[in-house]
Amino acid sequence: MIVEDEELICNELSKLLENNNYEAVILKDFKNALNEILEVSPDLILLDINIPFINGEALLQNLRKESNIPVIMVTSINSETDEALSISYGADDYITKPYNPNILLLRIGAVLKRTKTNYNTNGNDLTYKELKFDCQKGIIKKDDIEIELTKNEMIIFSYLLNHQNKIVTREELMTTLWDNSEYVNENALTVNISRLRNKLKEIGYEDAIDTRKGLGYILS
Amino acid sequence: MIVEDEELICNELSKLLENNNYEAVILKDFKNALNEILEVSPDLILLDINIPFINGEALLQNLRKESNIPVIMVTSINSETDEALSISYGADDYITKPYNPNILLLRIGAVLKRTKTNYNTNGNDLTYKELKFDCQKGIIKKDDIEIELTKNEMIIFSYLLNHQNKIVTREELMTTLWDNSEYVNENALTVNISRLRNKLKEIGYEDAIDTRKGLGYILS
DNA sequence: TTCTAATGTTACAAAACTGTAAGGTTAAAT
DNA sequence: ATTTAACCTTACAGTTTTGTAACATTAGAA
Repeated sequence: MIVEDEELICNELSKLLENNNYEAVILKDFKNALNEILEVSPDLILLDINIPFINGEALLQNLRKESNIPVIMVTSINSETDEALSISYGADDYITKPYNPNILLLRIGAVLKRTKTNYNTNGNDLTYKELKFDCQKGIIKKDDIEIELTKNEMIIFSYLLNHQNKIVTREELMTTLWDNSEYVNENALTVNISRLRNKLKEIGYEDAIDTRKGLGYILS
Repeated sequence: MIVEDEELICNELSKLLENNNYEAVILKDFKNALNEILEVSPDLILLDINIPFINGEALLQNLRKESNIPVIMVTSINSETDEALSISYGADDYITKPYNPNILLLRIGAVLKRTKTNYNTNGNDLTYKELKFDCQKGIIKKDDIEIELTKNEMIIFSYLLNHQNKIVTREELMTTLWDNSEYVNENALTVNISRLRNKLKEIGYEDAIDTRKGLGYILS
């Protein structure tokens, strides 16, 4: 979605975008911008700071209260103040006019790429060496093999993947799995680790989770 | 982690960072950069493109094969080529020397903020109105109430949350849940939706998932 | 080398999860 | 108003998940 008042730029932009397989929508009613944005729910917004009737930064700030739609701020002047404000208010990137079309496309691609994990359908993959872990569905993929993890296994493996090359204590894992439930047997974790290791073994990663006796586990 | 050869800048940077409650590490051995980075496993890297012995862009490219550690590229010249390359190779942001310290700090903050969901311990929360959903553990939180979801319910709810205000077809959900397994009863989805709705009802969100007959469901 | 706390393995039963079927309800088109 | 396909609810049983306990193994200190 393009939020911009200069018609010439709007047209240029939407042509550029559509030539590159994006679907472009131009916001017309600036007075009702927030509602329109939320209604359309675009995948990304190109937001000019200087639009009539409304302050671009304030709009961004209000939008952020309700949505994480990625926003690239566009501004005419290369003022550092604007840049600082936009980033702290939640813009995902920032570009100054006049822009190089290729750079703009790259930045759009980059923003979409890095936000899609939170925002989009797929792309919830964590990686470890040659394998991918869809932490939404709990499926480990290697080549054409898929292994399903149980909920406990998912939690442990996600945690380890998010702390690769760092020692993770047993206590950390227990807290992550069961919060403060006192009644849980210490050994329950050991058993769950064991079960996860068995599944990793099926795809040749039997040594992925290393025990550091007295310290914890490490994925390295 | 600071990857930069000019000692003066290194010192300035690490002072700036430490004054702002970051822990700064300076990379010394450029020849072994990739290994050192992976070993230290910093939360963010400030990477100068022009460092001795190794090409900054190539380093980034190699790093990206093994890790998603956030990288802010630093460059002396304001060349668009560099910018374009860095973004497409996977830099999370880009800044040119000489930089304004405040801007740098803001950019660091912004990058950490937007990457932490994928990368960090916590922050796996999706939100919907007054409730939070820890999509790693599958727990819905509202006020002090917590509701545990089963794996199927997690998958459905995550999907809906990631497509708020958009109609999600039954087919989309079925594919997300069971891929192409032909044997699954159409009704299985309906039952799972029903079960999820019952749990949402417990915290007063009985109308959260709306049916659009013939089209699908919508979380709005 | 010996000892011991830390960690691992296995089997089992209770609990939770999940697809199915059978029958009920609803909304939209005619 | 009637019809009907789309969707919902409930109960049930097969399956999976999970904590426990009992015993086995191991790494590192002494």
